[in-house]
Formats: sequence, structure tokens, C-alpha cells
Amino acid sequence: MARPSLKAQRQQSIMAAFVRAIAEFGLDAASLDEIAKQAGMQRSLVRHFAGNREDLVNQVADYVAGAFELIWHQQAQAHAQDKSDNWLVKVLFSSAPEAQYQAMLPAFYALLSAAHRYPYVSQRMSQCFELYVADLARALHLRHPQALQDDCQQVALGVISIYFAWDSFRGLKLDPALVRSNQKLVTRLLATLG
Amino acid sequence: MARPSLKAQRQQSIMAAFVRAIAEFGLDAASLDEIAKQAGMQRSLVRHFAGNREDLVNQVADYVAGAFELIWHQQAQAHAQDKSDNWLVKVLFSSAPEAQYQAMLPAFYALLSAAHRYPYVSQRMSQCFELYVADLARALHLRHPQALQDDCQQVALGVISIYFAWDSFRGLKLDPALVRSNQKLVTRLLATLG
DNA sequence: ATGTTTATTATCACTTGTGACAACTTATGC
DNA sequence: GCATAAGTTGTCACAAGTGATAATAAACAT
Repeated sequence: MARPSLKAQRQQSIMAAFVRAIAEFGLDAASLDEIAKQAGMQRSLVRHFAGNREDLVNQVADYVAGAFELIWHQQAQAHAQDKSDNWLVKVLFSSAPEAQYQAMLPAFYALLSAAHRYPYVSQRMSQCFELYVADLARALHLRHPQALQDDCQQVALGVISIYFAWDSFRGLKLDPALVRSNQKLVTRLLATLG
Repeated sequence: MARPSLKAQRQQSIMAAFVRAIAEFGLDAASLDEIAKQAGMQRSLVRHFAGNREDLVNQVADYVAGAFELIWHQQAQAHAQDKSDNWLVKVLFSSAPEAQYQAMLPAFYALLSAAHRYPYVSQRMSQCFELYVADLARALHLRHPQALQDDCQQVALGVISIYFAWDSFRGLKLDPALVRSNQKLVTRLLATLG
């Protein structure tokens, strides 16, 4: 038929470039030119493959939220056999997060703080958060069958919230001792499930 | 001597205008022109009274963080006599927040997500967070003298984190039932202090 | 009224962002 | 090779943002 389409790969590199640009300049100051430059192509190509600015923002919300959900899922599955909840504390507050994940954090929080101006982003971020909570609640219930589902949901919400707050302050000049406090805090909260 | 200075008032209205502009366009797209327009003055005046863009951003961090700290302080003092911790749940998750506070939320989270690009903002936001935690930890210790200080600190960190996460999703399309879960969650966490 | 300090207005020069479109090039199937 | 569909480049027109500075107007003290 015709020349093979590079659309998928191009869109990937555009998204990756956008994420980097957001980290460096902020969502609203990450210009199409900057994205193009970071992706090593011309601005016209960005437009060709990804549409205009609003399209790009919506797509990057999917890209980032999807990546976060994937990483979370992988972690959860890797520890599916663990009978205690200790892996949670380790995964969330001990091991250095994957580079890919860490690189997306600024974009995630930039999107979150701008979500109220982009309906689709708002919806996608909410969905991501609720998926996290529901998923963790399920995992907790498996390990604490005697606990009420509502209790598991509360604790899941708590753990995710604590992690969110912690994450949103990563990169700032917070007292490093807070990591330890957060670990103990999550342990304390999990202990309420008996 | 000379003509009386309007600097203080002008700076106030510039800050208020900046906060509104951030909510509407995001931190990096809130242009000096827009700020001037919302403040009802010319761009030259904004520059005259508040300096260039970077100055403005640093000032607005102080403005917002200061306002948040003030509101928090007022709430804490208003309930200084309450012997139980129920007021916390009510204050954080029940009563509709003051309009002034609510209007500043978008700016607060925009600043937080951009903090890694502005050293002073980073420092100011960290300071704000740590003040919240330390203040609440003190308040908790007063009501739970038998609890260890470290435990109070953990719980305070938890409550603040839960509130932060909740707040950062305010304005998104989250399931309204989560308010109730958050209330129960905070109660659960506070109960671990005995 | 005069000098002084501040507010206010009016511009200039420069850079950047955006959307749209036309022209050209390349790979593939038949 | 040729038609086809896609990639790629170049460019135009328009709008906006920023920093800087000079010039003018207003309020106050003496």
C-alpha cells in the first residue's frame, strides 16, 4: 500500500519529550518548539503526529497515568505471594524508585495541579487515583480476610494519600528524617487491620 | 516629604490578582499582562511595584503559604479548648472551607508542582508543610500526654498527608463518597494514639 | 511656590509561541 | 515504474510576553 507508519513510535518520543519539557519548564510553558527540540524533530512534525496543544496535553495525561498504573501493577504482582504487608512499606518508601517513574513525577504533579483546566486530564487523574485505591484495598483484603472491606478501603486510601503527599514533596528540601516517619506511619496504619 | 507610598496596598492587589491568574491559566501561563489586567492596573505598574517575573513568583509563594499558615493557626486556636480530636475531622473534612482559602488552593498546588524550578518556592513550601506537621503534633501531644512524641509526630504527618492528598484532588471529579472514607480514616489514625 | 519623592503612562526592542498550509521526499504494493 | 499513503521540510501570518527606560503627573513638606 503505502509507506509504513511511524506514528506510534513518533507519538511515544513526543510524549517522552513533553514529559521532560514539563519537568523543566512547567506544563504551560513547555512549548511545542521545546517539545520538538527535545524529541529531535521539527515542530511541524509534532503537530502532524500529535495534533495541537490541547491534544498533546490530553495525550500526555494518558501517557503519564498509564505509565504509573503499569508500574504499580508490576510492583503489586511481584509481591502477590507475600503474606505480610511489609513489602508495601519497602516498595513505597525504601527502594529508590525506577528512573522512568521518577522522571515522570514532575509531569504527574504538574498535570494534577492543572487538571481543573483540562476536563479530560481531570477525569484521567481521578481514574488513576481511584484505581490505585481500589487495587490496594483488594490486595489488603486478600491478606486480611477477617477485616471489613470498608476498613481495607480506608486503610488503602490512607496509604495512597500518604504516599501521594510524600511524592508531591519529593524534590523539595524536606527533612530526610521524614522518610522514616512515613514508614512507621504506614506500618501503624496497616496494623489497625489487625 | 513626598507623595505617600501605595506600595503595600498595590503589592497586595497584585498578589491577589496573581493568585486568580494562576488558578485560571497556571503558574507559567499567568502573564504579567493578565496579572495587571486582573489587578486593574498597567503592566508597567506591576513591574514597578513587584519587580520582574521571578520576584513575583517568589512573592506569591510567601503570600500563599503565609495565608495558609494563618488560616491553620486560627482554626487550631479556635479549638484549643476541645479535649477530643473530633474538631480536626470536622475542620478538615466537613465544614466548607473559607472562600479565601479555597480560592488559593489552585495557586498553592501550582506552586508546589513548580517548586523544583524555583529554589525559594521550594524552601517556602517545605517550611509550610513542616510547620503544619510540627504544629499538629504539638496539638496532639497536648491531648494525648501519655503517647510518645514520636507517635504524635507520625500521626500528625499522616493527618496532614491525608488532607494534602485530598485537597490536591479537590476540584477533580472524585467519588464524593471519599469524604466519608477520609473522615473515618483520620478517626482511625487518631485512635492509634489511645 | 518649590523641591522631592512617588505614582502613572507611554513606548521601544526583542523574543517566542501558535496554527495553517504548501511543497517535497520516501517507502511500499501492485 | 507508478500510484498511493505517509513522512518531512519550509515558511507565512499573527499574536503575545518580557524587560527596560524615558517622560509626565500627583501629593506632600517646608
